[in-house]
Amino acid sequence: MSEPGLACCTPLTGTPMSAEQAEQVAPLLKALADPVRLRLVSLIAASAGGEACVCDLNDAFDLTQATISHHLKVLHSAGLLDRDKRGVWVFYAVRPEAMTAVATLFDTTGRTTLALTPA
Amino acid sequence: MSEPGLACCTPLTGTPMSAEQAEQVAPLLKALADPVRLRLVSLIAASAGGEACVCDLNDAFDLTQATISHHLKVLHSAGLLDRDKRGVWVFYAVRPEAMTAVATLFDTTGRTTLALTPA
DNA sequence: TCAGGACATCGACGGACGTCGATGTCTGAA
DNA sequence: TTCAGACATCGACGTCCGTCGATGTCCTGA
Repeated sequence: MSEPGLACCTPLTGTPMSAEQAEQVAPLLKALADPVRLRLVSLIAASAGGEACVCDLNDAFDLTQATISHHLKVLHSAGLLDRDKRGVWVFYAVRPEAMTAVATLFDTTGRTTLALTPA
Repeated sequence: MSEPGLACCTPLTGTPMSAEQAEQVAPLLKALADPVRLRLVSLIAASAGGEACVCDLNDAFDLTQATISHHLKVLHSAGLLDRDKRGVWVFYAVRPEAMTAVATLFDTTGRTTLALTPA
């Protein structure tokens, strides 16, 4: 929840993943491994300007505001979303580096190593 | 555990994801969202011939054989691994379609839709 | 036919997770 | 200063998950 960001990710294929590396990557995938959070990320990414207001996100689900707030916190803590408070409203945006990092995991061609800094 | 395979996946970015689509994709990511399973997939993918014997996988972890067997079952049930019994030994192999399907999720350029059939 | 090894399954336990209602905190307007 | 709205946090509840020891199933060689 407050750990410093570490190097991530090399492709899953190719060379065997170290235990430490797996421990770093798993939380990223765990944050995405929920239908609601998957839709939240998708909704935010597809919104105008690549960001969305929490008030709009709340309306898109049949869930409590507390629950949506919780899911956004999980995504933000994992380093997948940026948070920007403007007056009364809070806007969340997808962090492109985060998406690229995860994409690199499943890339079968490239060998890039990326850095991801949560929160 | 025994559901028929359904269409998966369109990129997370671009158009908002439907609830049904999210419910189908989440189990895939949930299966990968564990350090041990991440290493298992990586180990198998990096093995000669793209497959590995359970006996060798057991030795790579400080975990019970029952636990490794459980994780392999989770990955197999999600459609990520193929299972092949040869005599006394069981070999698991990564399903390329599965990896491609997940990769497509985080692809920011392509618009491909792939099908993934579990078990 | 029998013994041993490879792997799966079962049942149980502790901890983590998703959801909720209630409450707290901050901001802008009256 | 006060109030209403937007969002976060808290505490609680039921469920799911990772791990284990014990046991079951299947195959092979003697």
